[in-house]
Amino acid sequence: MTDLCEPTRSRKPSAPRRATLPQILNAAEWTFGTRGLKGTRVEEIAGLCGIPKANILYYFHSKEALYQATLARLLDIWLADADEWLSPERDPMEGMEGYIRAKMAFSRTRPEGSRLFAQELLSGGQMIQGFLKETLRAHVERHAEIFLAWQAKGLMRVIDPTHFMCLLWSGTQAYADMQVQFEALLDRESLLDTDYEAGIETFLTLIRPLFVQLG
Amino acid sequence: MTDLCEPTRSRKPSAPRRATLPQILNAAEWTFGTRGLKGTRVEEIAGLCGIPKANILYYFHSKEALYQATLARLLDIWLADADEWLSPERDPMEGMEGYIRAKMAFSRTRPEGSRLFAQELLSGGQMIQGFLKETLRAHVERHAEIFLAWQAKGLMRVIDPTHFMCLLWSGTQAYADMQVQFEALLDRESLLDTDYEAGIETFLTLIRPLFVQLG
DNA sequence: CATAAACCTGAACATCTGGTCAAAATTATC
DNA sequence: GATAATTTTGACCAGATGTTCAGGTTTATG
Repeated sequence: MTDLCEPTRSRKPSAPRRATLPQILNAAEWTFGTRGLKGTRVEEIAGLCGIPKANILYYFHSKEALYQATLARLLDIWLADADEWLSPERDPMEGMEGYIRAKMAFSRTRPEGSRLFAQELLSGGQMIQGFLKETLRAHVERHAEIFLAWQAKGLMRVIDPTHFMCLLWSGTQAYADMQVQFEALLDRESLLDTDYEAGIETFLTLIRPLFVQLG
Repeated sequence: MTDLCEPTRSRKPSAPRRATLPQILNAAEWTFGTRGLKGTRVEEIAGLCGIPKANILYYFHSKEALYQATLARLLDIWLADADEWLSPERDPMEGMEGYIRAKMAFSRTRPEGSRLFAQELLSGGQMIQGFLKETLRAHVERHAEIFLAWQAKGLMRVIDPTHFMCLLWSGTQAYADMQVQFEALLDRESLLDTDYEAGIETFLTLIRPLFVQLG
């Protein structure tokens, strides 16, 4: 997660490095996300950065290393939202809405990241086995416990917390991964803010009954 | 959709053709679904069929042509389930359950097909523009009208039919596309029948309140 | 069974692309 | 400002892989 990059770091990160590295990673996120690992040409990433291919291979020993670094940077950012909104103290329905909105915002503002992750899952997720089986698993289990606690207190109807969590995840993710499908179905050049809003509203309509006063 | 294949068909389909073609398409569905268009080597498909690479290029002029044919065959099968279960006559909740079960069964028994479609969407869906904007769009609109009719009759709570439809789609699709993620989260070597059943149950729990007697 | 169409396949080809390298240019540090 | 580390870059290489092709084999049809 830290430095998959070159120098032995006998100095602090130099100016050109600070400028070039993020640029490469951004371009890589876009390209890997829309073309996949195999479909991506290092030269295309280079082109997006306006630098020669060899320069990228200087910072990252291989295309695959760049892929992993791109993925790693993404996963780091990934989990914060959920922890902020889904906490035991917060009001359940308020937390759910916050989480869904945050996740949906991610799909809207950074769709390539979503797609990169999806690409990786589709092709078997070899590169993120560790993340899936440790970090993400712990993450989901933590939230599952929150749901179970809510259910025990009568604040939430009984529902399998893990599958429910996955349903939230996939439903929001879909607005990035299946963006073209939504555009076709809604007859849009590109999705509007109101479309994402309608998606959120649909979700909330479905979820609200889980949290109505039960007794 | 019909014949993207070779001969001028001055005879009826020959025996070797009837034997080889489906074999190729099956192998192609698996390979394209897990490796993507670029990631797939024609030779791997050939290997799965136990025939030489050149034989595949005899039936399909190019890798891309085979990709399109594979996709086309998939899309043909795709829409039948929905039409069977979501019809105006049928009891709403019964239809919903039937549809979800059918869609989930597809994700379980033919995950590579699901993944192939997802791959195509992720990379922009260039190959299936027509399908998305015409066939699928009409399909979804038809079902949206059924939902609206139910809502007008007071048989279903008000919810955006298109977004709701997409949510059903993506949630069931996820059990194929994000299979590795589910396996990691549920700590399974591979998903069990009970896992898919739990997924269905979670879905139904969420959907049922839409169809309770309203008045 | 003749014969034309369809099918099969090994070998060769052309291209694309990830990666290397050495030499030049730039930057950080004393 | 000297100098050592870092960065940049074009040219080149090697392997992978889609595609062609010619010649041989099998199959359908009369």
